[in-house]
Amino acid sequence: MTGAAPRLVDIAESAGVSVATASRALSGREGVSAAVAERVKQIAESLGYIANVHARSLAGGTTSSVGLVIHEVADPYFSEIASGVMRVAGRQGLSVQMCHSGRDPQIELRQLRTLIANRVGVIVVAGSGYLDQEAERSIHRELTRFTQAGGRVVAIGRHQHATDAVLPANTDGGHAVTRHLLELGHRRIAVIAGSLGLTTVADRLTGVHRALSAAGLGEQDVPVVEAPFTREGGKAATLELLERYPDRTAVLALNDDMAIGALSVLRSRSLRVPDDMSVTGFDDVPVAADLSPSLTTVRLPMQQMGEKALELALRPPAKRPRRVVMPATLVERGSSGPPRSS
Amino acid sequence: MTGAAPRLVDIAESAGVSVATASRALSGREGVSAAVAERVKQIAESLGYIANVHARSLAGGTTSSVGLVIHEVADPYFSEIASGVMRVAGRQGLSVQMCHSGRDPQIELRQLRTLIANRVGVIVVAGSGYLDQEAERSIHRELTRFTQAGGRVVAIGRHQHATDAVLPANTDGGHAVTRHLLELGHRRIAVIAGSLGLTTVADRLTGVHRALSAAGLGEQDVPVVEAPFTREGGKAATLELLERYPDRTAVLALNDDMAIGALSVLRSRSLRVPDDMSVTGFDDVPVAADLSPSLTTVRLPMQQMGEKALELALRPPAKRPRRVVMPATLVERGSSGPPRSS
DNA sequence: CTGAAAGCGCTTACAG
DNA sequence: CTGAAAGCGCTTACAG
Repeated sequence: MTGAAPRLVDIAESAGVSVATASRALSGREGVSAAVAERVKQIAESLGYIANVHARSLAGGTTSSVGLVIHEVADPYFSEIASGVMRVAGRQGLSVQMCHSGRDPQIELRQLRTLIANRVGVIVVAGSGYLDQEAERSIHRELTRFTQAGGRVVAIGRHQHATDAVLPANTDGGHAVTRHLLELGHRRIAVIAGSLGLTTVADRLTGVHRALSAAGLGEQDVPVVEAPFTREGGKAATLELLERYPDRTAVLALNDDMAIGALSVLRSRSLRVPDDMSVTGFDDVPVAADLSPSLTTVRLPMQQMGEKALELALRPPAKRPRRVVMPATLVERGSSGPPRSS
Repeated sequence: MTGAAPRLVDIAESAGVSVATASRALSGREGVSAAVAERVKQIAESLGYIANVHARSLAGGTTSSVGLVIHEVADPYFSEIASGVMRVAGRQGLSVQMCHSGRDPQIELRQLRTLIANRVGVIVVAGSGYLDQEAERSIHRELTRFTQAGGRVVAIGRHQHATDAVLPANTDGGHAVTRHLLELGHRRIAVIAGSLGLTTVADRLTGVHRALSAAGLGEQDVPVVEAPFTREGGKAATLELLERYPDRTAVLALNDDMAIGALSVLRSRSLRVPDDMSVTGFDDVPVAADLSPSLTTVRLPMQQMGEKALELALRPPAKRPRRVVMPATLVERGSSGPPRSS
């Protein structure tokens, strides 16, 4: 074996045609007799020819790959979104290049530059923007340049960069789940939240506060404990909450991961859910329904959000950024109930 | 704005040097005066220059991307692996191109060809091989060609293609969890399994049978209900099991997803776990510890498996395929206990 | 329908 | 240390 992958010129030679003809035949373009096209394809097949995408992209100015920036693929919120993106990409024959931002604007910027270097045609950025103005500016600049060079950008979640976006109804969701707890009779609620610097957190919290104030409660009535937006963060926040605000009857977690952490801590303290404490989540990750008690939460159609984002990106840009709002639906399950009558 | 991304020649021109010098300066190669290098870098920075990876790869014959084939990213087993791969890739400045095989050898083949077309330097294939010989052959052929052309392939899980591999101790794990149930006193066990055509399933089952026979039980004593290797599959299999084998005292699921499905069905039937029925899983996905009851399972270090796989791929190939076995550890939690004394 | 040639944006010997 | 030139493997006008 030679060890070298066959090139187009090898196929052309073997078929006794020019590379131009071979190229046309293989890409199914017009202007090649059926017989020749057939022969070329046959030969390519038998030689195991696979066109070099780099050469193709350089020569043709085309690209068949999309970049996907997520915070962390092991986080089910993002893996669901990624799955949706991959499904559409698979259908369209596109490759997806995935990278982690780790919720760090510096890293996000670096990853974006890598994607641009790789000449992806589309970039889907999932996960909230940062409230850090400075960091956002550099990201914005890079994305603008990319767009001006013909790239397409779609954000999932609110993003500083004005672009087409798929927006989960975070505020609505925060409102709905808060009202749910209020209607059950809870007044002594505590919120456990991821970093307040994330727009996702800020938006959900806005919904919470809106529902609170509609019920005559103020922000000061509902403490917000901040911690990492993860299961571990949920545990830490719940521990702190139990210590500092022992009178609470409901824990409103701003994502399911934190809620799962809360359930775990409550179980270890032998506090019954929902009898002693109600717990609610946000996102409705797949496992939420299978927890015990099953988790009352706000459903976001994550896979669809991923699909929709790439579909938007594949359409030609509109004059003004398109915004697709994805509904947030309250899902009442076993983890929430009336407060203990203390 | 022109709309076109600046090229190396633009930088060179702007800096008053040749493209050769500019290229050397930007890639930090030797043979450029510090002053010139500095100036070139400055200009590149200010113009927002990002080298075209396609051109670079074509010219230099290098590649900075790795391909990752997994069954489905929304499956936590694979998202954990993917996370490990991405972590190492991030450290090394490599891009990762991810694709789904959907546990379909035809699709896997197509995805491999796409990765090869994209001239990735490394391919990590996660997920078991298929027992389907025919399908494996084409995949094997493609990977061999890739390797001969200088590519590196590492499999996670047993794979027909003889290559460096990270091998979870599936058989050991199957053995350990079965012995655990036997030691608790269970004799009337049922297995719920993903497709028997997957090597992962076959290997885990081998461990189960080995432990069974060591305890004087035969394969015919332990029915195996086959269903999709998912939560839904776990539900379906458990429903069938309850109907066909009502005397069972333990459900041994061959992955956590199926176990979660089983727990869900048992709960809806008001069967208590582990009092009425023990349930065990396999993998130890993050949520397993947070279920209620928490899931007894076999831990596989999935993130590490992903990391290890890419690390292996980044080392030069050895004469003979390297095999790294990753230990499977029994994790005893709340979902298993002695059988009801009926 | 087919081919010769230019060119995509880089890198890397080869000279100087 | 620096530059002119060839070449990576394709595609796409441009001729014929």
